[in-house]
Amino acid sequence: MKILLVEDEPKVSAFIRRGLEEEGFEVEVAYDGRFGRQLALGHAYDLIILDVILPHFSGLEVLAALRTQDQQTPVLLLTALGTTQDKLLGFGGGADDYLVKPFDFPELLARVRALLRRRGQQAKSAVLIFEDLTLDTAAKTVMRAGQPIRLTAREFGLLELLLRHAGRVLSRAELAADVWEDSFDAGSNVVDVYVNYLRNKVDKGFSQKLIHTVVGMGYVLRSE
Amino acid sequence: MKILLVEDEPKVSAFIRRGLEEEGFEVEVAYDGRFGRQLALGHAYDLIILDVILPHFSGLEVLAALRTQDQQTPVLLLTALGTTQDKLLGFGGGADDYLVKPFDFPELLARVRALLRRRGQQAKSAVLIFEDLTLDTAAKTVMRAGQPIRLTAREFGLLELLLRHAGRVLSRAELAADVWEDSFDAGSNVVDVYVNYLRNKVDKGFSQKLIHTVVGMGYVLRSE
DNA sequence: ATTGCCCCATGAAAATCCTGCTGGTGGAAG
DNA sequence: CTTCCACCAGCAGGATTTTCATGGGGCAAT
Repeated sequence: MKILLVEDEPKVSAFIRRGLEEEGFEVEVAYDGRFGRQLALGHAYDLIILDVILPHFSGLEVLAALRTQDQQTPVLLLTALGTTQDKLLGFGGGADDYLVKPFDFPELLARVRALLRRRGQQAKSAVLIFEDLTLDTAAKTVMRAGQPIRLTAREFGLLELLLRHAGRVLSRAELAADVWEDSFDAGSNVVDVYVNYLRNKVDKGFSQKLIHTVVGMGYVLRSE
Repeated sequence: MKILLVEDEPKVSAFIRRGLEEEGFEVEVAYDGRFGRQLALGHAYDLIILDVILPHFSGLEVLAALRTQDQQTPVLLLTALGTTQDKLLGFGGGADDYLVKPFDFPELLARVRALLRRRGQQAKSAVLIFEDLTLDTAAKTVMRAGQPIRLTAREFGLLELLLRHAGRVLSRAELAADVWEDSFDAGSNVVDVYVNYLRNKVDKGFSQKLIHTVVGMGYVLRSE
């Protein structure tokens, strides 16, 4: 993990740098806005820590430069105590987090970790969409025609599988194998029961049914 | 300032585009929901103007896709005269403003400006807001309906995470990973216990509960 | 020494899950 | 055209799993 630190006070920057390096991060330091901006734009950092008050360019200007280049690197701003809210308000660019000086190092570390983690998480959020039905696998939310639908864990698992294979007929055995993992009794009608639960929540009240039975074969998610 | 306009009627979109460009905004136009969604998710716009009625996906679905990805870009919805309020109200994720067609251009411009201004403010302050609950990440203060709430460090961390992902179901593992960092025992019920503490401090005494459990999945911060 | 926070463990409570059953439907066979 | 039969929808209540809520011990800061 590579972190860029832009901070002009040697004491502060040394303090932060040492702390972060002890935690296993790779840290580069810039001592003014101009150099900071150059590094920020020229390299791919995982996180940038910016002091607001700097020689040449302020941290806010560095941030602006970054964002106008469509760089989404997370930015943690260090604002001196007493920096007027106004100054920050006037600014469009958007940092990801703020920390007011003076601060404890553990506090900084926690935020750095949070930002790095958050960035990692966002990438894996996957939204499955079929017609007017949407399912977010990460957020565990389901919507039909913009209306939120509340599902239990089993129902969610079943719908997710149907969505992943929309248009394809899935046999009870296939559904059971995936949603019920191993604990599945072949003589059971659980699948039927849960398909019904789903129909009540997903299809009921809509003229356009999405869940269909294919007699003797299984179930499909399709329009028609 | 970059604005995305999703509107299928060529006359209307040309009209809005020209007007906004004369005011110095940079405007991109998508003519259907699918392309609109693609652009919205792929680029960092300062504002998105969405027509509700569109080919492929409705504006509401584009909005839903955006919000489930945790994108907080302000959204202005254009609704045709006669669209029932219900349809809009049922919407959890929330547009930031609505405008009923037909509308005057100065009206649109005023709202666009207001949204951009508001966002500037929100982004700067390290204050997370959901309904009548506010949390200041810098000052470490929490308020519900104007009343201050005292939280311990753990409780605060947990609530902050829930707020940052409001509307999204977070599993115990996700919560633990962020709040308890590494020292987390999978067989423990710490998360449950702390959610309980939070409920006592945040939800107790309010008819509108904000912390909800989704059995088998985790916890969410949401209204309803 | 006291206070407040953190976390474990437990039984109670709630929600979900699943079984077993009834009735219905549609297609095939007669 | 009628009868039969395999298959499916739908329900209800008990079994099972999951979550809530609470007491208390350990620990660190004051």
